[in-house]
This record gives sequence, structure tokens and C-alpha cells, in this order.
Amino acid sequence: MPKKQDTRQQLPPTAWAVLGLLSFPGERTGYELKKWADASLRFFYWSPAISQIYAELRRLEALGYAASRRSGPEEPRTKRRYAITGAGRQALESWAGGTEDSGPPMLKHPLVLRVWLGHLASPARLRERIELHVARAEGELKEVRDALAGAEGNEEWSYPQIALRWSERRQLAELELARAMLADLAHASGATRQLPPDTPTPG
Amino acid sequence: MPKKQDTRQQLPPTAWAVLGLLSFPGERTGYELKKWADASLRFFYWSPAISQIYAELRRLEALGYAASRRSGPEEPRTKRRYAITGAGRQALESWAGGTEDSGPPMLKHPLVLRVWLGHLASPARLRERIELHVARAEGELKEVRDALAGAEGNEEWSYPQIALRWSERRQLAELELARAMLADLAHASGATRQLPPDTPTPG
DNA sequence: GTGTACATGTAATCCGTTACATGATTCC
DNA sequence: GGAATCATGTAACGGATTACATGTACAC
Repeated sequence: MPKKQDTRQQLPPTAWAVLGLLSFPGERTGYELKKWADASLRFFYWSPAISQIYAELRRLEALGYAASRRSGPEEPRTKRRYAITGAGRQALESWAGGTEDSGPPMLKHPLVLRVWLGHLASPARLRERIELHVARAEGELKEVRDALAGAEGNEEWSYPQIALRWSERRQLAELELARAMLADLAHASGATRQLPPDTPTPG
Repeated sequence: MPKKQDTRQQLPPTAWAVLGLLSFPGERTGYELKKWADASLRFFYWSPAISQIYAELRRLEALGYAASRRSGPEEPRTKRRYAITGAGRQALESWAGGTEDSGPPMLKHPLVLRVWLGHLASPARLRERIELHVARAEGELKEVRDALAGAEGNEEWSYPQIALRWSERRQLAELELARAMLADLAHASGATRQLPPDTPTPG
């Protein structure tokens, strides 16, 4: 029984994300891509390390999905600008436009992980943590809105705009969620005694 | 200039998550831990592969944070049950109860990534994808509620309950977000023509 | 002239997954 | 007898990060 092997599009999502960045008009350096990922991609997906971006760009070029040229003496710095190729655009389209499952979203929420272990901490500490989280989330909300402002009114960026609006609402939900958890917590620590002095360990 | 090296608690979050599972009363096998992670941890953090769980258990034992014993002939199967040790509980408490930043939540949302690249797909395909996502999210909501039902009424599980309530609300928000995106999309594809026949590639 | 941002890359390492291998038990 | 579940592990690999190394351009 031969294993069904689909040789096409077995690239990691990161590769598609980087190629996606290149799919918008213009040529860009790895460095620019990283800044852009930090400012927008990261709110709904993730921003790869700069070394990772360079690595993906090399891979995409090896596959013929991207092409690069060194800037000559006409520009002050030596940099390498990448552009998507026809083959790259085709591959990306078939990835984005296919019918296969996008896959489940993946969430790692270190704050909730610690709340889950609330029996090991003091309620005050938990509250502090949540408030810190709220502060950060408010900062991120502002950043999302900045990104959105930069994309607004431009017909070319209509889909990135949708992704950013999703991100904005998501940040708002994150704040709401934190507040609700704070309330739950107040309720629970009212009913529970603070940290039982000593719990015997099994074993 | 000596680099400030903090030798304590440089374990990956996954290790703490597994130790956290052990911090609730009872001894457990790696297999049981995996099932539990699938049923609850995964909704706010993530469920490691089973091989990873075994690896973490071995590491925790090497560190003296967990202890295991093989079941003897009194039990049908040979299994290895783990329990947290005093040192393990102390380490976990200092991790959970410390003041350091919990770190930002990490989200990888493959669906939104594809919507972001909407200019490469047809609006109909995007809608299909979103509807698939909604269906999955509804399934997960149900699972969260099942987990919650299992923890309800038990004083011991009051913090895990809070994490699960957070997860329930989060799933509801996810559904809301998807619906809002669907609406945004309908608006955008009404205004935009379908896939421009050919875009010249730079380079 | 010093610090910051720009710009590109290599090396070491680790995190985590998939695939593989093995075997017992239970249910039908 | 065969399938599904319980149960534990190894090996190979790839994805991704951090730290390191290097150098240019620009602002103060």
C-alpha cells in the first residue's frame, strides 16, 4: 500500500507567510519584511525571527518562488531586495485558494496557564499578572489601530485591512476576557481560603 | 562584564505545564496526562505530543521535580505513574507565584492568514473556509463545556474552572469574530472585482 | 565620536513533531 | 480472532530561536 504522497505545497506556513508578504506590490529586503511582520502579521499570525526570514527567503529563491538582486552602487548600502516570481505567485495562489482545511488556530496563553495553577499562587499576584496583561493588550490594540490607519483608504490593502480589523476586535475581546476573568477570580478567592499553609506531597 | 545568569526556572513553559498537571491530587501516567491535556489544557495553552510528554516527565524526574514508580504485579498492565515531589511543588510555586512577566500570548491563526491573502483567492473560497472554521469552533465550544461540566462543583478544581470559563468565552468570541469577518468580506468583495485576470510579476 | 538604526548572515542548540516499534488488555 | 484502546518509548528530522559576527550610514 503506497502512501499517498502529495509532493506539492509541503512548505511550512511560515514560508507561505513570507511569500505572502512578497505578494504585495514592491520589492523588499529581509529587514523590511521583518519590520512589516512586526507591525501587522504578528497580530493574527506571528512574526518570525529575522534570521528565520532570511532563511525562508533563501529557500523561496532556491525554489524559484522569489528572485533577488543586490543593489549596486546607485544605492548607499548593499542590500538584497526580493520580489515574488510568476511561479511563486502561482504556488501561493494554489495554497491560498485551495480547498484543504486551513487548520485550527493555535493559542498559547501563558497568563491563563498561570491562572489555571492559581492554587499555587496568591490571589494578589494573579491580579497583578492580569493587570499587566491588560496593560500590554491595550498597547497592542493601539498598535493594531496604527497599522490599520496606515492601510486605510488604499484599495490595494483591502484584505490586509480585513485581517487587521479582525485583529482589532480580537484585542478588544482579549481585554473583555481579562476583565471577566478578574471578576471570576474575585469571586473564587472570596470563597477560598488563602494558600493552605502546607499541602502534603504524595509519593 | 559577566552576563547575568539566572540558573533557576529556565525550563520551557511546556515543562511547567506538565508539572502543573501533576500538581493536582493523584498520580498519573504519561498517557493519562496526554488525554487530560487534550481535554482541557489545549483550550488555553496547547497539548504537547505524547512523545513530548514522556520526554518532559523524564526531565522532571531527572531534576527531582517528579517521582515515578512502576506498577507491580498488582496491576494488569505495566505502567509508570508520576507524582510531583516537594521540590517540584516548590519550584512550580515559585514559577507560578513570581512577579516576572507571564509573556505575551501567542496566536497563530491560519484562517486569518489566508484571508489576509484574499487578493489571491476567490471570495467564495474564503467564505467556505470561514464557515469550516465556524463549524470547528462550535465543536470546540462544546468540548470546552464538557470539560467544564466535569470540573463543576468540585472545590479542588476552582482555578482550572476559571481557565475553562475563560476558554468558553474565548470560543464564543472566536465565533463572533468569524461572523464579523464574514460581514467585512461580503462588503469588500461587493466593491472589488473578482481576481484581476493577470498581474504582471516584477523582477 | 558615540549610539542607534540599517542590513545580512552563521552556528549552536533546543523544542517539538512524525514515524516507527513493541506489546498488553479489552471488547466484540 | 481482530480491532480499538492502553501504554511506553526511540529515532530522525525540521522548525525556530538566541547568540554571535560584521559592517555601513546617519543623527546628535
